[in-house]
Amino acid sequence: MDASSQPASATSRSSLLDRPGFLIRRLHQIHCSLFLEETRRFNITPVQYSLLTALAERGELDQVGLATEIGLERTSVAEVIQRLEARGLVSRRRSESDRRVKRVRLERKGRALVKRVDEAAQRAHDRTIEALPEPERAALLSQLVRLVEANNDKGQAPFRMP
Amino acid sequence: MDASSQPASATSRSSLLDRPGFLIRRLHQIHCSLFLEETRRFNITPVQYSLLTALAERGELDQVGLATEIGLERTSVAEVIQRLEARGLVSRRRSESDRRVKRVRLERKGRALVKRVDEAAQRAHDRTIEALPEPERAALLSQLVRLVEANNDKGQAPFRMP
DNA sequence: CCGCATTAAGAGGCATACCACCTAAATGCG
DNA sequence: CGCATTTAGGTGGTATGCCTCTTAATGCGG
Repeated sequence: MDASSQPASATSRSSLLDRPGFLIRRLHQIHCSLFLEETRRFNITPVQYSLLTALAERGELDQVGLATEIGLERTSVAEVIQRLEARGLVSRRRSESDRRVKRVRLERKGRALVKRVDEAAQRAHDRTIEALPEPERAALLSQLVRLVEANNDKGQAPFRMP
Repeated sequence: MDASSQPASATSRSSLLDRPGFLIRRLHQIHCSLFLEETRRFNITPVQYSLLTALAERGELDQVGLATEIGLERTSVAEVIQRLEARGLVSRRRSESDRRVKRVRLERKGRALVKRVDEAAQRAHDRTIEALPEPERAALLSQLVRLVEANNDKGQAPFRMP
């Protein structure tokens, strides 16, 4: 109770740096910036890369499956796919067995792009946490995994844990 | 060096859960979801709340000052302010001393809203990290602060540390 | 076999968030 | 003092990211 000299009614924390949500938003921002810096020449975003690598690993998927895979809302995935399709990186076609679903497929051009981007993307991920000494990096990642898993049903697009 | 059994060329990580950027994006998503859930009745977003609390603590600020304060791009701040102004929560007026700047001021209605939102926002922040046992929460926060501080110049809008 | 709940996708809308480019105003330096 | 540079703000464009409503197809129960 005496941790803060504020009266009990003044619940607002004194500094934004004490708010987990604020720190997470800033770190997300920073990572995106590093990612775009590293991969600028490929003209790709973090989400687009996540989506392409998901397809590279899992093969053809429908849009709902993709959304589940990368933890993104269904309609957001659809928009990203449109852009990737326009660039010829992926293609969509109606499923034969269920004419509601569209199966998304990684095209050769997309597969080649993923290969070329991999190293730069890795650098971006590494740089995001490189300010921490080695032992703490693993601790941080496991804490993040724990928080994500615990609230997996919260975000609108529950992410299916492997 | 033997921390990973992957060959050096296979830079793509097997799971999205090994990528810091992916985990951060998901956690950001989760926090936003929790925040909106807790504050739904006030019709406010995390960024809007950050902006209002910054004004509540620091008094009148111009748009660039606000951007610096909450670590957001200048034009993004301008858009948020427009919406807050339309709701009568803040007001803008030209500075007398420097006719380029517009000073943003928290209106009574905005100040009242912040007070009413505080508790719910606090709950959202707490819930974001509540899956971690107590000692690890502080560790996580200090690691996040460290990463944000180390890359403060990276995000497009450098955040001035207090 | 028919109606109805479920499910995949799309369309439209709102709110971040960034960038590049533009204008106006202030500032600073020769 | 005059002009170049800097700085604040605005505009338009792109990309997430979510929601709601709609449409179409499936499938299940009566």
